[in-house]
Amino acid sequence: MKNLKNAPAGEKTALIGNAALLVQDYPRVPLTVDCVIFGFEENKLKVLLIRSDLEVYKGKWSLLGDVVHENEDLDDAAYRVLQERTGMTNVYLKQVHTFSSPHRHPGGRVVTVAYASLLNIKHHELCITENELHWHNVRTVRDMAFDHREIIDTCYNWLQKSIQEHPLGFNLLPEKFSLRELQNLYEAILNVELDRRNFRKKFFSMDFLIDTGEFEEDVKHRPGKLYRFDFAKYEKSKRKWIGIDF
Amino acid sequence: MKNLKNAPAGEKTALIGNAALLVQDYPRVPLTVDCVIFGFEENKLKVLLIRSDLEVYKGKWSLLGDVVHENEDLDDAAYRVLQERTGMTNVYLKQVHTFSSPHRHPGGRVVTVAYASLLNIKHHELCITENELHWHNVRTVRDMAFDHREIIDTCYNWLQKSIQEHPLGFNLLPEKFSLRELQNLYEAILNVELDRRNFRKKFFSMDFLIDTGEFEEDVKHRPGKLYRFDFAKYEKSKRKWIGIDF
DNA sequence: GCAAAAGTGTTGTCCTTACACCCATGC
DNA sequence: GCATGGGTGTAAGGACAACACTTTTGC
Repeated sequence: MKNLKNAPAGEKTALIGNAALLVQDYPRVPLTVDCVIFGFEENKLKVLLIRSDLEVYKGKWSLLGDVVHENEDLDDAAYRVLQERTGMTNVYLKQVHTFSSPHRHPGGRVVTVAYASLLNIKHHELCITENELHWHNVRTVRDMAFDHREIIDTCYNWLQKSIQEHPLGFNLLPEKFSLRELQNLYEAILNVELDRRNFRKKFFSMDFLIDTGEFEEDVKHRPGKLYRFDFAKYEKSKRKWIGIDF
Repeated sequence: MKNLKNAPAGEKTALIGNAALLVQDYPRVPLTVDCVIFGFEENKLKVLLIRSDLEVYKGKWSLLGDVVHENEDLDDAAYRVLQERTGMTNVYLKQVHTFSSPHRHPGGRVVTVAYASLLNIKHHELCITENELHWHNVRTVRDMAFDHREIIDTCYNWLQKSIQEHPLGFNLLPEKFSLRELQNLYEAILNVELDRRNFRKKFFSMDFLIDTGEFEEDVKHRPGKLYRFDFAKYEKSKRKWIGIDF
């Protein structure tokens, strides 16, 4: 990066000795991370939001985010936000997109890096005292601060795509789950209805589900078997996809 | 974003009136964009690089990048770099990933947003006087400055995936191309060999290729037909993919 | 015994793969 | 006329979509 201003055309060997001096003159921008934390409950895909603490966004909902500290890696910053807000570590987290519209923040230029995170709602005790931290329906939540609706949409699109290519869904479910729960998850995220028999066939043929021998409890119908996902086996068997399709 | 420090637990309605004051106190980081400019020539996928102008990276190759200006959108910054470097506008450009390792730049913390760009080498006259601007073989180029090898790898992975799902390849070819050229492109990017007959069948069945009625010239064998890609038809017929596969 | 969801198999269609021969051109 | 790559068709196998009935449990 950074050759243009300091190396006019034709000047071939004007090497810059002191990189620190160079960087010192770079323009600087405030940088934040925002976490789009997805959860799944009552057969709905949810996203974790708080009330904005800005007067201009009074009453609006906001993603969980924070400034990036000095010399802090973005991934670390996102994990920190998650940890501070949910107390959870070992959570699935992925950088999705960086948003930089100059007027996206009312306080002036702020660039934000959006992370998507998937967690199992049941593992997470909300401390509701803080800024009305709540789960919201992903597709219907409105009244969002900043460009956070756009950020959620981008991350939701990312999720829809990724869940079809990678076994991400299991991060949203309890460790042991029934096939019905799994199918409900896919239907909620993809916003489609799937054939139960074909769905089962598909997952069984992948051969990554471990039969726990246990069954659902407290259901008022025939209980379904509970499975775990065999992450280890999946990791070993990853294959590279070749298939042109558009 | 940004609620943590200013809204201790339990304090519910401490709304911040002056957003600008808030942002003023945010830590700031130098922000750059780096463009991974892919081209295709001699049946090889190429990437456009210059010599680094930093003493510590003397002789190493570097991506084309620049600092992001005040109040400049990242996409705009990337287009600006492309325009300044190649003189080309209307080029395919896509944000891929943001790199933030604290020590990725020898001059101190610099966060960079990587963009992938695809362009037709034939449309582009290199001004070789500037920092030895050159096309390099994507898979074999070494001796890269900064973390630029990692950035290229990330963008190359992105390209391999995207070209199978979207008609990006045509941005790397002349407007009129033969099916052989198209297949060579796919083989070069995906690093596989494809069956010629099945490849043709696949593309013809998509029905996005327009027969120009013209033929290759200056080839020393039977000339192939030249086609154009029907972008308009493709845009109209975009379909949403549902298919779980991992 | 009834409601509600679990569990299971088959068939047709389409897509993908593998594969071999003739054709047009330059030299 | 020969070398080079262009152009085409078919058959087999695998994946996906559509579809109905029996089983188990709670009440």
